[in-house]
Amino acid sequence: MIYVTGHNPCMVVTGHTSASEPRPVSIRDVAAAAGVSYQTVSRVINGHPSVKPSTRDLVRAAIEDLGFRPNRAARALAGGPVQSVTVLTADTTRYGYRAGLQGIEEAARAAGFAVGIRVLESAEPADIKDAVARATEPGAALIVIAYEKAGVLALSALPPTVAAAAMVGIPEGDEGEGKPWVWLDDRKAAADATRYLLGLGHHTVHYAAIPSPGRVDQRMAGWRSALEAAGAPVPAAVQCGWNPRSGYEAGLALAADPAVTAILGGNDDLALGVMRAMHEAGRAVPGDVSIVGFDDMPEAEFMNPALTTVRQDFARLGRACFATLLRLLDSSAAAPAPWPEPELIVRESAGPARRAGAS
Amino acid sequence: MIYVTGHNPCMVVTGHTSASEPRPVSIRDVAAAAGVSYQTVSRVINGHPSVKPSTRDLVRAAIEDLGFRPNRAARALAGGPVQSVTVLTADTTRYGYRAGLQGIEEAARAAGFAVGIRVLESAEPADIKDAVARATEPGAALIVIAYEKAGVLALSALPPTVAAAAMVGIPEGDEGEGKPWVWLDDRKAAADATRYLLGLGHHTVHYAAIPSPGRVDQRMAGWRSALEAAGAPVPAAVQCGWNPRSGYEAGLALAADPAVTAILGGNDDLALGVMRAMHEAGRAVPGDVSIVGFDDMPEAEFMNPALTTVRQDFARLGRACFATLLRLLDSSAAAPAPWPEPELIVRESAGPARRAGAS
DNA sequence: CTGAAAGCGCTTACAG
DNA sequence: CTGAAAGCGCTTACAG
Repeated sequence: MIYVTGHNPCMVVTGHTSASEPRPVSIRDVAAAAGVSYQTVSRVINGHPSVKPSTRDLVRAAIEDLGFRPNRAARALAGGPVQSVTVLTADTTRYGYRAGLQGIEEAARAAGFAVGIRVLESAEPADIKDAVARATEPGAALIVIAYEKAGVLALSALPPTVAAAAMVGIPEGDEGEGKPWVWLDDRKAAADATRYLLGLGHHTVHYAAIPSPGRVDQRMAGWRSALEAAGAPVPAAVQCGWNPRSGYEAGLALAADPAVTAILGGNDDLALGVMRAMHEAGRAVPGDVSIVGFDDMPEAEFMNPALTTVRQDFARLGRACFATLLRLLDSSAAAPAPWPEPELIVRESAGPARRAGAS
Repeated sequence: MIYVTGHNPCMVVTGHTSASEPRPVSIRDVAAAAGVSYQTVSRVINGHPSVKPSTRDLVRAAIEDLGFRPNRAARALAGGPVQSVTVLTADTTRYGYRAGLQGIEEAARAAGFAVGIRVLESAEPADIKDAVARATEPGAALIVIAYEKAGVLALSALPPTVAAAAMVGIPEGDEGEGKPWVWLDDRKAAADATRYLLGLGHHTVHYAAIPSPGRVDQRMAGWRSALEAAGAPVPAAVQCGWNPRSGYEAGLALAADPAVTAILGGNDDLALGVMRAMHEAGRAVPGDVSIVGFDDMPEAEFMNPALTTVRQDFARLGRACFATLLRLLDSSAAAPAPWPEPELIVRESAGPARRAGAS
């Protein structure tokens, strides 16, 4: 049963078909209207070179006239260009993921691609295998967001025949060399943030970590290397989840230690939770403890105190990722723009260390 | 050119096909393996009743064995069940939208549906028409998120032949009667929040409004009706956008008026911006002015002060929306669970009105 | 209950 | 440069 929407002020009408026609206009209708064979119509649709300009124009006019749109299913089945990406991701709502998805969608839409989504429900091999199988439609391309275990596994489980690009963490060594992967320099970002905090006079910096089973957390790596380079002690990182609550819990633990004066959050939500915990524990931010976040989500600037953080432009990265995919499918496509660089955004949540006698 | 991913620890191997086979297994392969005609395979795939149980089992075993998955394109072309929804929406990142999308995706995945996304780039008739045309694939169903002008226009521009459900604002009168639409009771939610503030002793409540061109803002309607019912003055609503910055700007204006002691934000981001503005203007929250948000995004609980807000469960609504769609396609499908009710979550950002001589 | 036929709307060689 | 042919993998009547 098909539902018919009620009153229809903006009803789409092509204006030329005889209103009662139930099926959409096909390549044959266009051919008839233009007075050519339907194969010729196919040629002009696909930009085949050997078509006389005059007949090409004729066909285009008919296409325009009839409001013809090629049937994607038929096209896919016949092995034509499909122009569709499906993004394989473990999440669609967390900041980095949703912003990346937004960028991918924008770029895909601009290129005339349809976009599909498939979320990875777990990192179990069977689930990964199933998700990959379902996402892999014959002519369609894939983008995988490989920011945690499930995504990483999905990326490596891809059949070798599918065109696929990926948003990944910084590859180790030259692993990313020549691969259609894009990434943000999380290591530099974390190091910048850590150095900034150290420069404020803090003895060391603590780190509230985002999850990273099965891969190395480059944010953690950057934090550690900056600490080591400065000869500062390297405290144990506090493992958290992705959301403010886990930051809050980590913050409660950190607040109990009077030696803690500076904390780097693995993302802005974690930083928010940590700030909240400090507040409840009666530790002033940034008076007693300085906090820096990661990503610069739209809320960061309006938190109280306003969150100092390091901006990572996931939307732009998503666009670059799609451009990379397009390049794979069509080597004449424009090269992806340079990937975004991290940028430290100084606001209120971090300040000079107290000149203390202790520690 | 197709890119081949490097080392492949988790390579998906069905284990039965002769490794070098380039094309996926088809209905014919299954038929050959099971010793039946391919039409019979089609019948068991589609759960056709007239198949001898023993041959059904034979075919199923072969399907399992070969790791067969029907080609969606072929299926669509032949007019079979497509099992795909594409969601038409003006946004994928704002809280209500992304949470709704998440719910839709979860339910769709559970039902074996593929999900597509198409974002509406503007409310221009030409763009709406184009987006609807591109989103309307022959056998595929649609869900439109009609929370602002573009979505509302898209919903009314749908061709009558497509199966479509929608997440909408509260319909006027009986317009929503019998339609495959789901909605949250924004009016009640806003009235509850307003009444709560009034109950705290505030003389009246101001409202920072989300955009609503071309439709009535039910949050505003609920706010106004609660004010009127209580005999409180109804101040002009302050028009905002969707993000914290616009709430901040509205907040700056509101902060300049000493008579303002209570504000309802059209969403949590707006409330966050308003709180920030109050803070900068030296007006304590909730000491000088009380603020209540809308939606209860995950960050709300950890803001400073923690945001009192009215929770709207968009993810659950998204699931209900998909269930509604499924019902449309298959009347034997389970009825959608009851829609979520708004729930006032009292935290710290609203408090008793100051016992003042003025006003 | 199960085969053989026809066709979904397209594309890609193959002839002219 | 442009037709006519064959086929993509499936489904739905039509015969048996």
